[in-house]
Amino acid sequence: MESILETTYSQYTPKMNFLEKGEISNLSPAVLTMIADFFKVLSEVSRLQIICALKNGGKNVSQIIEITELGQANVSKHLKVLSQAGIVTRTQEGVNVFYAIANPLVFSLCDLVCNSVAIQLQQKNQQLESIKTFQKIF
Amino acid sequence: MESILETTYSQYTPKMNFLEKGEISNLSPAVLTMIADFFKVLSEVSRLQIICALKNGGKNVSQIIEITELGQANVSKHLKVLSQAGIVTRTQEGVNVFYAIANPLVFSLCDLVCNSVAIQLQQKNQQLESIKTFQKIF
DNA sequence: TTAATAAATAACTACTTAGTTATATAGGAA
DNA sequence: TTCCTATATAACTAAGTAGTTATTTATTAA
Repeated sequence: MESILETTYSQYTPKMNFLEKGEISNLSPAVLTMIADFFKVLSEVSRLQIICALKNGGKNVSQIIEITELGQANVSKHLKVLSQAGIVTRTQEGVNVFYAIANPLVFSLCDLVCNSVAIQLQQKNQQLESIKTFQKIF
Repeated sequence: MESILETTYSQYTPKMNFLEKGEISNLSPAVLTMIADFFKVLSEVSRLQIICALKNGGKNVSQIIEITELGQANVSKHLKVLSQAGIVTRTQEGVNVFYAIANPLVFSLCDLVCNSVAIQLQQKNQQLESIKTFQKIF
C-alpha cells in the first residue's frame, strides 16, 4: 500500500514510505513543516492548560474558561487553533459549544516529554547535591 | 520514593506524583511551562532538519550546515537551543564541535506526530475523494 | 607569530503570535 | 420582536524569535 504522505507529496524525491518504516530522516520540507506546526500547537502553556481541562471528558467553553482562568476571547482563539490541528473536536449544542480531545495521542506525547523533563531535572538535582557535598567537605 | 518534580515544585498544591501515575491533569504551571518549552524547541522546521541530520550518528557543525543548507550562525543558534533543551549533546574535538542526539525520545515523538498528521491527511484525502465521486454522479 | 579555518556571539530586521478590548453573531427565553 | 447569554471575531499592542551580517573567539598549521 502506498503511503498517504507519499501520495500527497509525490513530487518530492526521493520517495519514502516513512509511515511503514518510521523514518524521520529524508522527510520532505512539507512534512517537516506539518510536524513542526503540530508541535507548535502544543508549545503554549495556555493550550496545554485547555488540554488538561479536557482530560476527563468534553467541556463547553464557559467551563474551560472557568477551569483555566483564561480570558474568553483568548480561550476561543486557542480552541480554534487546537481544533484546526485536529487535537480537539467541536460540537455545538444549542447556545453551548462543547470541545473534547479528538486524539488521546496528545496525552502520550505530554507524558513522554514530561518524563524526559523529569529525568533532566533529576540529573540537575544530583549535580546540585554533588556541589553541596563538595562544599561540606571544605 | 518522592517524585523529582514534586520535590522541586513542592510549593505547588495539590502535590502529585505524575511520574508514577502519568497524569497530565493538575500539573503545576511550572511543569506545564517546561513541557511547552520542550515542544517549542521541536516546533521549528530548521531544528527538525538538524535532528534529522543527526539521525544516523553525530556530526560536526560544518557537516550539519552542509546537510541542512542553513546559514552558519543560524545553525549555531539552533544547536545551542537544542543543546540547552537536552536534545543534543556537544563534544569539542580540537577545532571541531560534534553534536549528537542525546535522547532518541525525539524520534518517538516525531514518529507519533507524523502518524497523527498522516491519518488526518488520509481523512482529508477521503473527503476529497467523496467530493470527486459526488461530482462524477451529476 | 601569522594565517586559516571552525564555531560562537552580537546586533539588527522582519515576522509571528499571545493576550486584551471591543464588537459581532447566534441561539433560546420572555 | 426584544433581551440575555454563549461564543466568535476584529483590531491592536507587546513580546518573542528566526534569519542575516559582521565580528569574535579559539584551535591548528605553516
